[in-house]
Amino acid sequence: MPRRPLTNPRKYATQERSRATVDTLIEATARILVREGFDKASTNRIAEKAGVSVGSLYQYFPCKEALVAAVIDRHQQQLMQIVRDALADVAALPMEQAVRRLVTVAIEAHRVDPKLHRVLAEQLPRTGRLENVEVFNRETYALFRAYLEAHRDELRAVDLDLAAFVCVTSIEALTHTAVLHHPEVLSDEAKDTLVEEATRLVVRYLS
Amino acid sequence: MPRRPLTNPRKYATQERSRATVDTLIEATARILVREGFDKASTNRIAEKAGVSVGSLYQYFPCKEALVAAVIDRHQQQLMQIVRDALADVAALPMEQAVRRLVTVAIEAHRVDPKLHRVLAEQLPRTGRLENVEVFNRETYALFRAYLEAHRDELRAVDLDLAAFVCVTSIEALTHTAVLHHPEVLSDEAKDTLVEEATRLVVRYLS
DNA sequence: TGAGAATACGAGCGATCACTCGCATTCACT
DNA sequence: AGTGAATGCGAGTGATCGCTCGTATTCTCA
Repeated sequence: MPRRPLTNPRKYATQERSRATVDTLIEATARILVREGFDKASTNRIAEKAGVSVGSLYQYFPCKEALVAAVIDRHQQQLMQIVRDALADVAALPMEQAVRRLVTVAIEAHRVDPKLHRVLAEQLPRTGRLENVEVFNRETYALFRAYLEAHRDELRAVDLDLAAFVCVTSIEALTHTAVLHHPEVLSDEAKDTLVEEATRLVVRYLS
Repeated sequence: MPRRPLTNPRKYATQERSRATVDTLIEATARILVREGFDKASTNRIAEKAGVSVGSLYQYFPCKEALVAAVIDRHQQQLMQIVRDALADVAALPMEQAVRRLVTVAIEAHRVDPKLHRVLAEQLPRTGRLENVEVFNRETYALFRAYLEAHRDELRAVDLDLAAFVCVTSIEALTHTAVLHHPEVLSDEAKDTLVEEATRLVVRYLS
């Protein structure tokens, strides 16, 4: 069993100068991933693009993977916060309104930085950080399950875990696929139609 | 615009000896992908595992990508044939029975060679063969759309393209995620439950 | 202001990998 | 048996990449 390389910073940046270096490196990594692709994201290239030497890079990141992991974490945290906020906003709404809102938010979330999202989605497996997404998914299941539990009176009898899995997976797949692979479905009124269809899918399933 | 390396064989194998070599190489590639992962699938390793020299490998495959592409194509053709057969079988069935059967087939299809399927699904982006999957998807949309068209009397008024997109994407995501990431959902009676839930999702959406 | 800590530098090491090329072996056909 | 084509071989080439290490610069604080 090969030990996964640590992704914690090798050294914590204390001076402002070095904190700036760290940010610059993460930002450069994200930009290269988006504009040149995963294969071009070599440590030398990242350092060059960041205007930092490779040596300095390795002062703060123990290995290349740690850099990409930092980009992933930053993006994931952004998305997860959107999901948390949305489910909090929606907690008191009746099912149809709640689901419609959640579908809309899911589309918006995929649009935060779609190019980065796409690169990360496509290249995540080779980073060995897939379990992070699993954690993210589990939290989403749990949050949505909690909503369902609070609205049991609007539901048919159903295994809540399974229902949450079915709903979250479907919404995620529909919005993800639409945004990343079928942008034509998202031209304003077409977007509204998609939202309505996804809402219908989930609401009629649950009731 | 970088020219994509050709993936056609550099030379067509005519003698039986060489056809066997080609098969052995493809098979070895698949086995290494499954058992050792994408990163270990170097041309030297593939040749070694196949008991063939690197030189011979390059007689028949112009580049490494062509080898992986051959594995992908073989797997895709298998799956696509299952989908075609299923939709033909189901053409005359009423909606609920048809959808239930299709969901079941989708699960079976993901189970043909789940480990290979997973590696390919995860590593496909880096092979630059993503459009192949797009072609596969488009055919699936079209086939399902044709079913819907033939059963319009069982449907509400709806944009058939959109409905096909919603149904196919949902079924694919549910079965894919269940098989690859939540195998616990697939223990016989749990599998039946999943099939029923997915069927309900799609049927109630369409009617 | 001086000393030590923190930060930054970048040439270069060692390893890996895709792929080539000159030569050896085996086949098809006469 | 003989010949040319087809097939097979594998050491070697050049390029890339992740990462180190000895050194130079800048910061902190007494």
